[in-house]
Amino acid sequence: MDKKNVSMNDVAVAAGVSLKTVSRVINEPDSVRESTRDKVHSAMEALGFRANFAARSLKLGRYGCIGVVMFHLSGGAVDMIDGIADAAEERGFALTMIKKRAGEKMTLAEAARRMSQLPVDGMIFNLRQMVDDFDTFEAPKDLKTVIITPMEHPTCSTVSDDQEGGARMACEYFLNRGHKNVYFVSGKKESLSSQCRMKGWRAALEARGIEPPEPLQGDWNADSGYAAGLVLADKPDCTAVLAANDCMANGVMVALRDKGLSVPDDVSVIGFDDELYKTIPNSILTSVKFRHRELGIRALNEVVAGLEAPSSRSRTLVSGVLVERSSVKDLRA
Amino acid sequence: MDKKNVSMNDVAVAAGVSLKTVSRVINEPDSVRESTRDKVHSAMEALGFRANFAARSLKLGRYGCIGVVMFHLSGGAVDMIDGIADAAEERGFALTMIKKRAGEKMTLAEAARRMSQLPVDGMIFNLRQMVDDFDTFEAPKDLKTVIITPMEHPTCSTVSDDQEGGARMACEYFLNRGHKNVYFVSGKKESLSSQCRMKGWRAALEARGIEPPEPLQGDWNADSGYAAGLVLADKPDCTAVLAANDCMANGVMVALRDKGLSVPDDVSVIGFDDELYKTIPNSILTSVKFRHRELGIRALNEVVAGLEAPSSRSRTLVSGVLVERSSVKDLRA
DNA sequence: TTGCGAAATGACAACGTTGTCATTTCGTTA
DNA sequence: TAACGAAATGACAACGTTGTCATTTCGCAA
Repeated sequence: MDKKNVSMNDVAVAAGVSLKTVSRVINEPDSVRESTRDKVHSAMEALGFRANFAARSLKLGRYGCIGVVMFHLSGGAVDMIDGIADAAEERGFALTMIKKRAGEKMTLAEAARRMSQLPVDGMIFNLRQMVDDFDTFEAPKDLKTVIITPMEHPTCSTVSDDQEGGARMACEYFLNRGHKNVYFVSGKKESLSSQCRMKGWRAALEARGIEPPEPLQGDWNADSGYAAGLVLADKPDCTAVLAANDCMANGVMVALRDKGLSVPDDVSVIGFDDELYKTIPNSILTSVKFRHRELGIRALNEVVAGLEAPSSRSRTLVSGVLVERSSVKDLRA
Repeated sequence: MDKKNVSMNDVAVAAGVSLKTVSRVINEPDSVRESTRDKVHSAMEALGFRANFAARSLKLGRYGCIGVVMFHLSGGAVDMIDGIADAAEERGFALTMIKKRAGEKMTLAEAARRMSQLPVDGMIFNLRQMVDDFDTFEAPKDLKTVIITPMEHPTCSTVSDDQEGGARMACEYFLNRGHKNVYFVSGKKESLSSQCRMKGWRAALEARGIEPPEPLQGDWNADSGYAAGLVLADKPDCTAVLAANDCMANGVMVALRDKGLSVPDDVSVIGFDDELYKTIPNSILTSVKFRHRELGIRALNEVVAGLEAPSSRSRTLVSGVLVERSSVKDLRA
């Protein structure tokens, strides 16, 4: 029946003006007489006109979209996406998203190749695990690329939580309160977050001349923390435990109590992510919280700032915050 | 220095063939002689050619992108996005995403207006709370629109978890095991999930001629569940509690135990979302789990299926699953 | 009323692809 | 070798915008 798509030309004819005038009504309304503008608006309304994105971007040479590649989509990612999306809105960009498929092994080059076929002016890679071509990857020269990852990249801008710093902060918090050593419960081996948190823990201890004990391997879930806690309960020198997330920290605490020990009187515990209070009433767990939302905002801003100079390179670290509750005992007191 | 963008024409000249041949190499390689194809490929490589999305979609009249509007971006959304994204990949679509900004009040009409300026062939609205224009909204006639929401919509296709059914299932699970009544702890008032779960709970009780007791108001977090638990501990007729999520269910359980009651011996509890095991070691909580990932997949498939007939309308319910642990006592035994 | 500069409007090309249809080249058969 | 049909390739228009530059209209002063 109707023509499939209403074009500016159709509107122009209906309003009795030229094509260009319709264009002006949309892009620089002040340059059009009010009476003309009204005619055009009525015509647009009547015909149900919607500007054609493809034609517009073809002419303008840009899309107003930022690509986001999720190599890994997990719980913490929500706040980050939220930050990215909000910052994008604010700056007038939309997001174009693709995801690594389950099982598939995606390289940075592959991600860049796919993204560059899509409507994007720049892109953000959210990388939570190592990929094969990390060091050799070169971003397209005309497409600003920001990688969210704790590792430094030779050519691309990167943005990351300061996970290492957060872990150091937690350790120093223990040490400054008279603890002589800190045990560590890690997350999944392949997780970069877990690796960085472990690195920070090691560094903090070594900086004080303390030999780090063997870390206990966990898998992020409470049961693995519980298992670790059972082991730790038998170590007489264990007064402080840093767990790579809150769930495992809770597992540790429950195990310690099941073994007749008190938190924090016998053993102090710190976790990461500050989310235990959502699930445990009256939670006492002190925790290092990262500002994922802020991270997303920074990443997006970095892309937008680099649109004109895609080859620029920067490194942004977003610091963590220690949310203090009562799971750490001050031994000096 | 270089021309900003390398076009198919540049490639054609470099390869000594016509523009159209380059086009064919990309879109129907089999129709091009191998020797020619190689020349073209080399030229593309040498010049760093990347097809222009805008021009291509302008000509084709479609984008290969599905729009996703997140009215609310919360924890459970991750799995859903994951499902949407995976299904999109599989069918050769990318996602274009926008988000309601914090504080902003977005209507369906507003969301549709913004989406229709973007490169999308169809769209998905993820709606977790009521919006003002829900009943009056009409989707653009040429843009298939699917709304993820438990409410029926007069003109758009909808997809939803069967939250009401899940709640009914949990109640019947109690009742079939000899419980004479079920108390309910709700989530935030404005949440549609909470409303539906409450509705299912009511319906299940009324179907058996049981007068539903006054529901207890929670806010999704454990502390509100704890408060509810303290109240429930004093009700002698309370043997079964359905909490609108696992966190509150845990709060309830802790409160009951603090009051000297045992779960499940004195009081049985069921939650929603089956995520407590991540945070609590040896979790015993029976829980209704929704398949968010499946939900996302269905939503995307529904959009794609409707691309040719945007005005078609369907309603999809994805059933929940009761994950059985040991927090419910069989009173008949 | 006329003339003038500024404001408003219009004609046309261009962005980089793909579809249509015409033309050239190829491999086969007579 | 000529003739033929099929395969390969090419010329050109078109998609719906915006930029450039030309033209028309307007408001105001002389």
